[in-house]
Amino acid sequence: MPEGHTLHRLALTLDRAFAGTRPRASSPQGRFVDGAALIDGRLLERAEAWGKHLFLVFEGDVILNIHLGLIGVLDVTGYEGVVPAPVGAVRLRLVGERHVADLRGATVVEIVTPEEMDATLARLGPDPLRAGTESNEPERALARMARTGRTFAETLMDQSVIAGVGNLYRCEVLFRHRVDPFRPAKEIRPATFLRIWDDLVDLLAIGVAFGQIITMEHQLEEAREILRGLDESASDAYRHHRLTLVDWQGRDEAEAGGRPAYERSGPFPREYAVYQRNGEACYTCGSRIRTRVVAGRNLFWCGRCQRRR
DNA sequence: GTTTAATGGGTAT
DNA sequence: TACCCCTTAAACT
Repeated sequence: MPEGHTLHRLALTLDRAFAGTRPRASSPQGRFVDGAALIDGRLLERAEAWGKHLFLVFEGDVILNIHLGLIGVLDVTGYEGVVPAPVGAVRLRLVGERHVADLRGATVVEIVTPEEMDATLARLGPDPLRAGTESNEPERALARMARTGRTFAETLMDQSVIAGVGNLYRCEVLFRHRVDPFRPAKEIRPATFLRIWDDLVDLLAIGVAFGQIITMEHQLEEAREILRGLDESASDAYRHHRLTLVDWQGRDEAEAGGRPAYERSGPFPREYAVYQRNGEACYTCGSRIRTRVVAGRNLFWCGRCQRRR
């Protein structure tokens, strides 16, 4: 399920599975029949992610735009021999020589023009997974934050301020930096925000590599250790477009014998500092984790560790 | 068997 | 702020 790391991992996975080929497209569920017909057998040039938006660019300026929304899933799996039958409400299926991609539950599945794609991108704030590239600098987010009366927790969910961060990364990164979620965004010190940005660049990249959100320090240390073992230059290799993909057993996907790169869950058990821990004791100070709906989603935070200073 | 919640986001009120 | 869309699985009765 989808925050920015999911879409970037999918873009890389789809690129490896289908770019340069002409996958067959269909809509087993029947709700994307016309769109599927437009891309069926068409050459896929590349797959790209920006924030939580995914684009499959086919030849002839035909672009498939996918947004998974809250519950959408895009499964990419490998097969040999017979193509497996679709299970459930598969709105779009792509079939290649050795891979099948099944899309379910997405809020946006549509064919767009390059101009429409550009218009979508123009509405997005900087994406930490594209840090260091054109107009993806944190200063742009800071400028937006300085002009709003909203709380920091609200702006972290606003894709036009910062692209790719969702509710889980929001809760956890606020805790990691001991920031009061209800502090007005304009009062956050730039140095504090830049530290948070750098942390998000690291956290999201690790999320891409493992296909899961990892925010607990002991798990992060293990994750970084695995990445170092896979690639001596991992410290910058897992940034930008040279991200290492690790399968569910912690193996480098490329070295795992062509096994499917994308798995629904990674090798680490789900464990978070505050997310969905309402009423439980904070691991740091012991006080009870609290929750409240902020920007339409359940925010979780420690009222003591994240008290305004 | 039915209800609810889930890592989103758009539109109406 | 409310309600809508998308789908599935876990948590209820």
